Amino acid sequence: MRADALRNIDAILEAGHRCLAADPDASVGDIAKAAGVGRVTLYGHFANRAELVEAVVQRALARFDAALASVDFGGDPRQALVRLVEASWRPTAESANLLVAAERALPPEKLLATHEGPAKRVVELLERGREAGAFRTDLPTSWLVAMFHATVHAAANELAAGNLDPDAAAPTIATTLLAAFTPPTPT
Amino acid sequence: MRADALRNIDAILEAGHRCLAADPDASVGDIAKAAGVGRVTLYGHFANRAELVEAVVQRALARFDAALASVDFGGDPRQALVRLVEASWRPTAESANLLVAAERALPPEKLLATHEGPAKRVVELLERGREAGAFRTDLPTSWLVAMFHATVHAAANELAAGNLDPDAAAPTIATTLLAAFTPPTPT
DNA sequence: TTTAAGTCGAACAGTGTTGTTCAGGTTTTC
DNA sequence: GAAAACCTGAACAACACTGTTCGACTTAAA
Repeated sequence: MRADALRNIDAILEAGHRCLAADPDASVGDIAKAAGVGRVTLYGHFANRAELVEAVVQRALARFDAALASVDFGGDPRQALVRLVEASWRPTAESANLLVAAERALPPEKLLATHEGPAKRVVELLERGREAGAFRTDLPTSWLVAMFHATVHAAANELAAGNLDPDAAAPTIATTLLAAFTPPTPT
Repeated sequence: MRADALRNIDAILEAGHRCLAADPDASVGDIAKAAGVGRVTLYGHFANRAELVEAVVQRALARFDAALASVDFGGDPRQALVRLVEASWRPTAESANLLVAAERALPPEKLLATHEGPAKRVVELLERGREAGAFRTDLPTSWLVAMFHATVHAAANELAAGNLDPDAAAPTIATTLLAAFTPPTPT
């Protein structure tokens, strides 16, 4: 592999992230142009549009997972959840459309596979919190996980719509989730 | 207008709802075929794909709003919220993709306009609950509204993924939202 | 039963996308 | 400096979709 080629692949992935995040239907031509590269060159490195999307998503997910790896999820589960939110909301918001692109271009199996990394951390934290009595157990863990994602994405939407201040995002999400996850007090 | 034409328009709208709910990218040809009608006939009644989508969405929204009109939103705001959830979750789940189709085909202004009807009921209920001390006021109403929609949609996804029992949907959503909306107890 | 309204499929042009091929030019790399 | 790797734009076929036109046919309505 020539150094030239590696540089181009990197530029393509970078441009792919930008373009797909802006428009999940971005064409291969758009991405190539944004990368400052001919369309033919792009096809020389990625056989399909699908392969390209998959590579972009995997790269983004790997980076996200690396960022999460440096977060301390120990101690009080509720405070750990706050830290998880603080580390998650911005990358999620920035790559929301990328996920949409992946949903449309990738077969469900591959889609699930790429997600598993970061999703596992959420599951582990929630299960630990349930066992410690910090989070409710009257609803399935899968539902709490779904609510985590839904809430972060809702914040991303409100942010984009101008209804939510960037500074308020993390506290708002965390406050809401903690309230939703708190075990019900027996009446 | 001939009775024939009216019948066809109805069939087209019905088929449009079905097709778009199954696939937000359903083509005009697909919809015409599902309606048992030629493509030309469809274009005789709707100038654009956009006009067709808009008509389908408006019809769905009108029906939804009519369904909500027969629900009692008085009394305890918390119980009213439960009734709102019970009346909302199924139509929302069934037409989730329709909304996606609308987002892609309609200009933002028209999209917002169609939504206003049902959305207003949610806002009114939440504001009443806030004033009555039943719902939290430390987060903006717009955020609570966003959480309402996000939670219902999350349930729709979990339902489609087989992670949630249909019978459990309404209680799960209501329990989660009530917990999230409860005013924080001062520590 | 006549007439106007409506329908039908086939066919057409236009557009945008994907993925491929070609012939010639530029960079690495050794 | 020579060879291999790489890049390039232009052009091409294939496909799917939109929106329109045509001429012939069927149906509702008075």
